[in-house]
Amino acid sequence: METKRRLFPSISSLRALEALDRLGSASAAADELSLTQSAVSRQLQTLEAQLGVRLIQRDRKRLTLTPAAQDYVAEIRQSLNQIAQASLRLHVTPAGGTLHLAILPTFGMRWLVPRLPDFARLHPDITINMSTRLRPFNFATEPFDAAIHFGEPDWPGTERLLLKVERVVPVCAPTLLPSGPPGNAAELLKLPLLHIQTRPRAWQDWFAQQGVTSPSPLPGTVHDQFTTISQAAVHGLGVALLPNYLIEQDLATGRLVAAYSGAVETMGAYYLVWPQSKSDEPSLREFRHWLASQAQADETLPR
Amino acid sequence: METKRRLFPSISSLRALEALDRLGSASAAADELSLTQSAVSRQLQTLEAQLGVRLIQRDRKRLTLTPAAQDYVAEIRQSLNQIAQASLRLHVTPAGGTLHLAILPTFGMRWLVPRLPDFARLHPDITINMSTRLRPFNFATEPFDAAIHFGEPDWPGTERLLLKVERVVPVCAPTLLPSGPPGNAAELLKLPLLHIQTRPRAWQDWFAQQGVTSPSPLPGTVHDQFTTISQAAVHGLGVALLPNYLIEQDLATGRLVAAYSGAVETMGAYYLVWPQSKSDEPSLREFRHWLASQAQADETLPR
DNA sequence: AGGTTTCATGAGTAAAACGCATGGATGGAA
DNA sequence: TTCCATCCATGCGTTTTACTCATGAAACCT
Repeated sequence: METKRRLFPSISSLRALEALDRLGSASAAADELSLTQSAVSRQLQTLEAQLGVRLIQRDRKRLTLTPAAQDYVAEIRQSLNQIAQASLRLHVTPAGGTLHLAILPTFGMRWLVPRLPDFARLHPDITINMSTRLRPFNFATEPFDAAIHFGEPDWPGTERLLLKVERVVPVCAPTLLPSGPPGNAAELLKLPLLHIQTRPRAWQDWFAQQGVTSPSPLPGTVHDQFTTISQAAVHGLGVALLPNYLIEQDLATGRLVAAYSGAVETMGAYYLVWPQSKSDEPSLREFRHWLASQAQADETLPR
Repeated sequence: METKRRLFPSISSLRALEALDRLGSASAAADELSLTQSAVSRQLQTLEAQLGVRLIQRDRKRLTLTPAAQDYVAEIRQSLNQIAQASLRLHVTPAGGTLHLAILPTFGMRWLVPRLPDFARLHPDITINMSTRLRPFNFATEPFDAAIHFGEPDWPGTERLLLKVERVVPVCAPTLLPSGPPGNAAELLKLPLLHIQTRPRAWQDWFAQQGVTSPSPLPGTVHDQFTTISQAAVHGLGVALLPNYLIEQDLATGRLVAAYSGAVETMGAYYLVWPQSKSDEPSLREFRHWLASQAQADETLPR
């Protein structure tokens, strides 16, 4: 049992090591932990003595972790975070602590999820649970507090917040247009087109907006995911009509080029939608404010 | 900062709660931790006071965890194991090795994980990494040394070790059967039944085995998790057909009672499965021997 | 009824956590 | 080179925490 206790250092000593790893000095760690430098120094020594391993390299005025200690503290950090989160969750009140959010897979993964750590940092007491929903649903029968959705659905009893306008761009691999984009949109009808199942009329609407009469049905292949389509385009299998936020990188690297030099067309927008009955719930209000700031940051930064 | 410290209970108190959850009594927990019952009792109270939440239900001579505490201790157990493993690894010699194990979530958490500290104690040089896999996979393409699986899959090139036979028991809250279990299984048809999505025919198969003709579809509610169902049963929402290893504690504490006094039916078994090509690896061999002893201990101790 | 087991709690002791003060070493600016 | 600021280790003292022993009440079983 004495060996067993050796495996469980105190929370205080583990937190001291974790903070030292992040902040680089015992004094800074002490500040963060609201302790004195002396207490931190002692905890580090206590930890070394208990584990029987040298964890700290003492170099002049500096303390650094040994390589073994760096590996160790990476594990410990996870454990400490898990303990803190579990302890926090004990206090969750059903009214305010958890938001159940319905999301669209592509926009959710590409736009929302990369931004969520920022929300978690600002609001550590609010948990966001996400489930995929591809169509509008009845908020009265589905257990969701809000939804991210495309377009302006006729969704009674709800309010909404514009998140991002979607602009679609016809793009293809450079090899498919060796002479550059055609001056006439109708030229694209001579190339294979890539269609997405969920928006069967997207290309026809686009041609109509360019003043081009298109045959029906349009030639080309159909796929069920934007990611499939963008990869097919990159590999020269056709021209794709894709939302700008999905292709920024490929355009920047030249793997894709604009297939038409006319104006980029707006095809719709993404909204946060929520039932009016939940408008005043504190966590939903916080989430909306945060999302509004994210949406605003998107519009003001140069793209 | 005072609130911050509230998120980090002491290791001692967390270990006391974890042991109580597994062993069912403060005295047994004290034995395992080489402490007195008095110390365990105090740590549990200290933990409740620090977190500001009731964690223990004190019923006559018995201590049981509240539902919230059960969720909590599941997280804490992972953290404690991670800390112990990380601490062990500081002393590890490369010769010991690491085992990558694919597990089923419920059986892994309820049967295996609580036993792993024993393995860690006996083999401090062997690390067990666990990942969840719900279906058989190809050992040649997935980075696993072994897997725990349910049933007897036709899994070519592998050997296996029987770990535990799964017996299901119809159980419910005592209030649902004030006169005790019925003599005739068909009487259960008058009560609401709790079904699990993944085994839609479980109840029908069970009634057939009792020689009872059951209507189709059977009445009751459907849930997607065993834990949801066992809690619904505890709260008197119906009769559940649950694997014995999931309900031992609830049966021992009287929160659930057997809803039928006939023979317990076997519904399948859990196995350790591993590729023949890895049969002679020392760490896997040690793990198998240890698992075999655990499985044997399960079969010989009265339950 | 008697014996055993279980948990909570009073009281006391030992160990751990922490702060204050101090000293030595280091680093930077004048 | 001197002076000042910063950093860490350590002596010492205080407070807090962890733990044991003993006890009593309740329960459980024979």
